[in-house]
Amino acid sequence: MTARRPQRARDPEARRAALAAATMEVIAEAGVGRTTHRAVAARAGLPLGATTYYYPTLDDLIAAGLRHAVNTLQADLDQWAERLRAAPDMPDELTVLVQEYLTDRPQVRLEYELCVAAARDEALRPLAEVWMNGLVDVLEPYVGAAAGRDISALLDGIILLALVTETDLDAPGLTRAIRRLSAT
Amino acid sequence: MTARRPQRARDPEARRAALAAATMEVIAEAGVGRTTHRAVAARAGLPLGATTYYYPTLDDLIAAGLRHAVNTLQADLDQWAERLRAAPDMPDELTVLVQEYLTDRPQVRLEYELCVAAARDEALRPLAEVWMNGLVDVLEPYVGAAAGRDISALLDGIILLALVTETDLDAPGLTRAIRRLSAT
DNA sequence: ATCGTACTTGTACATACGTACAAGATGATC
DNA sequence: GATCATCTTGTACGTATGTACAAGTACGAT
Repeated sequence: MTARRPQRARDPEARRAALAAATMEVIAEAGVGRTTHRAVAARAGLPLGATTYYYPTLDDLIAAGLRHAVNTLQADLDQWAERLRAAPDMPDELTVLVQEYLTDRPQVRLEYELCVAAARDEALRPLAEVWMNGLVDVLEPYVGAAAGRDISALLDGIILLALVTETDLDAPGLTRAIRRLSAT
Repeated sequence: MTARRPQRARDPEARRAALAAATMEVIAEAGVGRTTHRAVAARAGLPLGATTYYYPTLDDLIAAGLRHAVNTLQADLDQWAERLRAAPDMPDELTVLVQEYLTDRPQVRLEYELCVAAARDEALRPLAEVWMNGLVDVLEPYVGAAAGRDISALLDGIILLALVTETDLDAPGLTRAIRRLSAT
């Protein structure tokens, strides 16, 4: 074969990461089912062959993308924890955090894309569980494990509703609901 | 062309419906993104050409499948309304209904598949809204519109959690959470 | 009985896909 | 500077896909 184009500087780890990040973006835009090697390669600005070199199969590539997404979400959650710690009132602050989270629609879609993928593919389940339990862990110090799970579920449902209907969030209503579920 | 196989009896409306139902099943199993004409045709026991005759494009076919799914869900919701009407205690009965709903995992996946698809494709949004508002309408007579929306969101979140973690539902906990959100 | 429209079916075709792989380039080690 | 494992890249190949369409068939209108 004739490799005409000059080769770029070598940086395997950066490539692995770039591919995972690009995969995450493609999943967010097109969905897991429409994620392809070629779309990821184009998004990452890398040749097709790079995808199969670092991730032998498409499933590997998608798993890497979802893992990358969970890491991103985990970082977000750490910020949530810190914001809540500093806030005078938990339900108020949590409502604001949800409002801000809803700003980035592709990111939000990714969350549910991950869940649906995990519901279908057992291998992805641990990944989705990390994400689903993350918020519960953040809330647990404030309201205990059971109420934490309830509030976490409420938020997932409210966020899904906002995602689908594209209506604005009813912030006071959400704050009130969080308060009700927080009762000890 | 030579149409060797004897043609079957004509029944256009039945075919349209069979294709929509088959599409719904394929979506539930494989996801919107992996739904193909050929998979649907095979599932329906019809030749490939039938799919494009009744639904010119793949998007049309998928939209028909999701519409069929919403109709099914709507029928379920009507049963929910009736069961709740006959029950002595709403939160108790609602918990039981959720437990029963979780029995059919593919059906549950379909719900979220619809939501994610609607989040991505504006044309599907009205369809998803019918579904998302459906439960709110059922609950509204009992607790009002605002609490109805909260409880509906809670259930969506709880169901998603059960779908992903595949753990059993904490029935008493769910009943308690519903009661808390029902406060007038 | 015939005719014409609506339906049925098999097949064709261009494209996109996952994956394999050969040929070159790089850079650490000696 | 020669060696060699590792990385890079373009291209190839078999398969699956969406869609088009021609040939054939049923059936109501006439």
